[in-house]
Amino acid sequence: MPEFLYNNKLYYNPVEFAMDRIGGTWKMPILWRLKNRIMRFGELRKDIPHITDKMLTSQLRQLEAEGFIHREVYPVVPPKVEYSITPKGKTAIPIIETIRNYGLELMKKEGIRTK
Amino acid sequence: MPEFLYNNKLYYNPVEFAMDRIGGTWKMPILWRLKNRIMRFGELRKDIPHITDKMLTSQLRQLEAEGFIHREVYPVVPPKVEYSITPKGKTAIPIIETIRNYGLELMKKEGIRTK
DNA sequence: AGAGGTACTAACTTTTTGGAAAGTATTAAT
DNA sequence: ATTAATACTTTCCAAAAAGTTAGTACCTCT
Repeated sequence: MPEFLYNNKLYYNPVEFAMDRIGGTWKMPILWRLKNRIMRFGELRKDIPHITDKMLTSQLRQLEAEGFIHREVYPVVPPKVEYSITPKGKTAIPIIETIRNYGLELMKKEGIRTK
Repeated sequence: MPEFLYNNKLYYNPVEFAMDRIGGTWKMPILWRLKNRIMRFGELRKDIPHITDKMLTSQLRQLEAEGFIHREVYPVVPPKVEYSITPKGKTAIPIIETIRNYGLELMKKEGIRTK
């Protein structure tokens, strides 16, 4: 196992590294929504059920810091901030799709229906 | 977003469901090692750096409970228990591979070398 | 009698993640 | 003067995931 350090955190394998970038409860839902359009903070919040302001802000910041999304601030009042996906962010989309389809497959096997 | 309940836990999307089955720090490393051979508890422990007895046991139990692996106990002393992957478990392998390759790609972009 | 091997199990602590609720800044509209 | 709008920030708290340490059962071998 190729274990390594990055930003003072120890990773045991590439899977862990990938999941640290795009895993967690909210990052994939966010990237998924930005995949082919620009969205404002408020739009994302309305579109992602149950997410809180704090979680949305912190996840957007992390995604930005790691180059998956771009944050454009307009100096107006009230504030306007637009989020868009970057080329790097786009590379995550097929991965998310793969995992999503796998999830659907597992759900089907368990007989889960979402109505 | 198709939100749903399963075993008293609320899921917001299929990605979350999938990651609950095969995510976390240890499940993919375990499945990865079982992908084409049967292994004993002690072998897995030796092969997966940093994992503790507790984590190995609990993750194996969860994987078994969800049908990804099979647990075969031999009534001998000292104890002998063999773990193998099931057909359902095998369906996870390509997903793990996809995520793993994506992790490697991201690592490359960041210039991470594991020597 | 004591040590060694295997696969756990239990109790406890720490770390990480996420959530709730309230507050901030600025300006325009009423 | 107060409210509304937008995009946050802050503090405090709870739950979940993971780690540490120690111990168990059983038999064999020395």
